[in-house]
Amino acid sequence: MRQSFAKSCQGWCNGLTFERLTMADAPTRHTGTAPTIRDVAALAGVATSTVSRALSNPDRVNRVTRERIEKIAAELNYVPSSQARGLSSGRTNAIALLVPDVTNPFYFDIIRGTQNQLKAAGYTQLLVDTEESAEMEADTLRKMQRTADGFILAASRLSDATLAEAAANQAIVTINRSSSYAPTVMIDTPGAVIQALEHLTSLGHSRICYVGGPSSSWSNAKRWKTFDDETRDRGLTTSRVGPFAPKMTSGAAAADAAVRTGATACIVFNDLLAIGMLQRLRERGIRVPEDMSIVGCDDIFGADFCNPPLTTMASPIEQAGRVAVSMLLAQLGPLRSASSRRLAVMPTHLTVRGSTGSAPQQG
Amino acid sequence: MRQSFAKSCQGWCNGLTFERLTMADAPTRHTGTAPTIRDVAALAGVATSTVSRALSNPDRVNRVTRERIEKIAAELNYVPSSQARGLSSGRTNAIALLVPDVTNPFYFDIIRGTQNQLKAAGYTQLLVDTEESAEMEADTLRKMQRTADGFILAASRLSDATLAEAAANQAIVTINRSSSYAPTVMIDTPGAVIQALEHLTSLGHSRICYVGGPSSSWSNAKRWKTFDDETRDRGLTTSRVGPFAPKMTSGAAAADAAVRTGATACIVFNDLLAIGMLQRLRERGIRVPEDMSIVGCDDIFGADFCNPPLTTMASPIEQAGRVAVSMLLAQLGPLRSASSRRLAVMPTHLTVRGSTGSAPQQG
DNA sequence: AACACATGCGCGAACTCCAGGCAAAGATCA
DNA sequence: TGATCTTTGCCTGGAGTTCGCGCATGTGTT
Repeated sequence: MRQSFAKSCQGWCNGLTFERLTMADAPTRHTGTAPTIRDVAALAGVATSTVSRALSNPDRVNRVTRERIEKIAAELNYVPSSQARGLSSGRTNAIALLVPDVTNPFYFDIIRGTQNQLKAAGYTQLLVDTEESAEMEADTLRKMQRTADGFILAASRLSDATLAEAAANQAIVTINRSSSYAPTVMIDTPGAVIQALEHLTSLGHSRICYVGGPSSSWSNAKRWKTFDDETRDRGLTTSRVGPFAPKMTSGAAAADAAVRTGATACIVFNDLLAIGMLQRLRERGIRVPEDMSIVGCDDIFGADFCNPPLTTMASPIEQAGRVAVSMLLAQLGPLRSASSRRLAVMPTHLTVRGSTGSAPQQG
Repeated sequence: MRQSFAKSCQGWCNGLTFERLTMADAPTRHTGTAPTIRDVAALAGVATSTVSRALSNPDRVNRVTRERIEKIAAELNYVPSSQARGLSSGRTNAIALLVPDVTNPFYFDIIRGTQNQLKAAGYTQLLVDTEESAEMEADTLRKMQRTADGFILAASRLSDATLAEAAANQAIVTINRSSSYAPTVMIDTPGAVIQALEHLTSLGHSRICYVGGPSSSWSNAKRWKTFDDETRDRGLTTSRVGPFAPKMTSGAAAADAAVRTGATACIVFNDLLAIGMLQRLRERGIRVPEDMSIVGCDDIFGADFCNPPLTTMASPIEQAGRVAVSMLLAQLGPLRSASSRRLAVMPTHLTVRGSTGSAPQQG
């Protein structure tokens, strides 16, 4: 073995000694922090490349050598720097999740879903709040193009053109934002709206109001369209109020506007807004569901314990996050998405709770 | 971009669509198009080092050259790879936030706070769920030692020894986990518990139960100790039940246990558990607050609109997250924490809502 | 038994991208 | 014209991966 050429040097890791070839002194700092691949290689008496392969491509290294290297690496607590690894491989093992508003519980569920799935796949999640701004979203996408291997855009505010451009340059999956440019996870809102309408009409409601969310929201447009299409043939009196910001505080304005339309039931853009409305209605002495029925959307945390509990179009949000991750990773995989899905539709169902009831008798 | 991408994109419909890559360069490394500093340098007719300086150290480069470089960089959409930058600087510009459970709304607020503050400082947030496991927490800390510049541990489950060791090697700030090894942001639970006790006794309650959270939780221990100390001198009949997992589903068991103690009021480890208890008590026909008063802790999302709205020890959780970030960044700064704060205590106040009321008259 | 060929293993160099030190070249001033 | 700046280029370091290649066996053939 070549170790006979080596001379023993002063160990710098917990009193261990190691062999070093008679070369110019490599500038290995012994700061006690973060051992590098070189440290491992020196201790194991092999080249750095061998260490690299032993750890990342084990079957291309002799078993004894590999085990020795693994042992030493473990002793040193060696962790390959993902920074340096990413340099040559071009990958970061991180994916970014862009949400319009970390404040919104809807996105919490998505965060949770992606987080779980990414961790399972050994990826790191980079969480970014784009503050409901398309510009900020595009900006983040640009700035992080090298930082993340891929992006999940939840409820993207991007224009079609911008999204197309972005998707051409990086791996992207959208959630609740249909697009022909990037794979998408859709939550089946149309189906849910239809269920909600059926529920309300079967309870005798004939004057129904759609309480709209932000105008830049794709899913809001979709929900309204379905609502509009489906009510046309049923002899219902419909109205629409909004747009309202998807926050609880907008609930007061939304409730007042909805009441003014004379409707006896509302289908509301999302649960946050709906819960805000419930509060306002109670303040005003309007009983739910006796005077007014409310249907929310998303089934967020809190929809089950608000007062009254909210009837809502429940969607498997967390699962949507997980599916988005799978689709993204498939895109990144070696098979290059030859057959990977472009669209996943998450099923939705109506969860009936206390906020909907029979239509009030006509005075 | 140069990609002729718009072709062969199926419209989306219900059902699944498949993508087929018809482009010549099958391995469309999305990053293959990402310009490097070399591209910019070549186009600008300067050396790469000049580009580097022009962008990160502008006053060391002639204005005309700099502007030319900036223009070209902008045209190319050039973004320096944080990977490579980190290599030489040793910094990643990323901070990891470790939370025991992303599911818990309490941490949502922390996530939100750190997210905002980090973004403002130009840092990326790496979110990790440690699943309430000390081992997993330590593991993450080790694995990410090179990935993040610093760590924020929310409600750390680490043992003192492990925490000490970790803090010796990396920049760490803890939230709600006192320690002499790392700077800490504390939420003033003792103060809150005292306020809650005063509130309850002033309402005539004399039999009060503490509903405990997980035994590994430092703040749970702290809350119980304060409760115990403070009730001793007041001639109150106290009891303790638990430990319970800090989840809504544990509320049922917690409620049943609390009722059995004969207490007329409960101080509950956190709001999640408290809200779960409210549900159970209603199921059992026990009225809140007429038969039983409930005080939660944290004032999470939902505490204001549950039924009845929850009286709770409100803490500025989001602000705690922000402060943690500031403390961490101070630690990372050039001054090396010589004078940076080791402890921040966030004030707390009792927010009285509908879940507390006068003690029931003795039968 | 000797030789040719095949295989496995590990080395070293080249590469990734950026920052920064040093030095050279050009510009300005005395 | 020499001295002092100012600008800019060259080169190296930093941590890891990848690839070509040589060395040392191992196998098969005559």
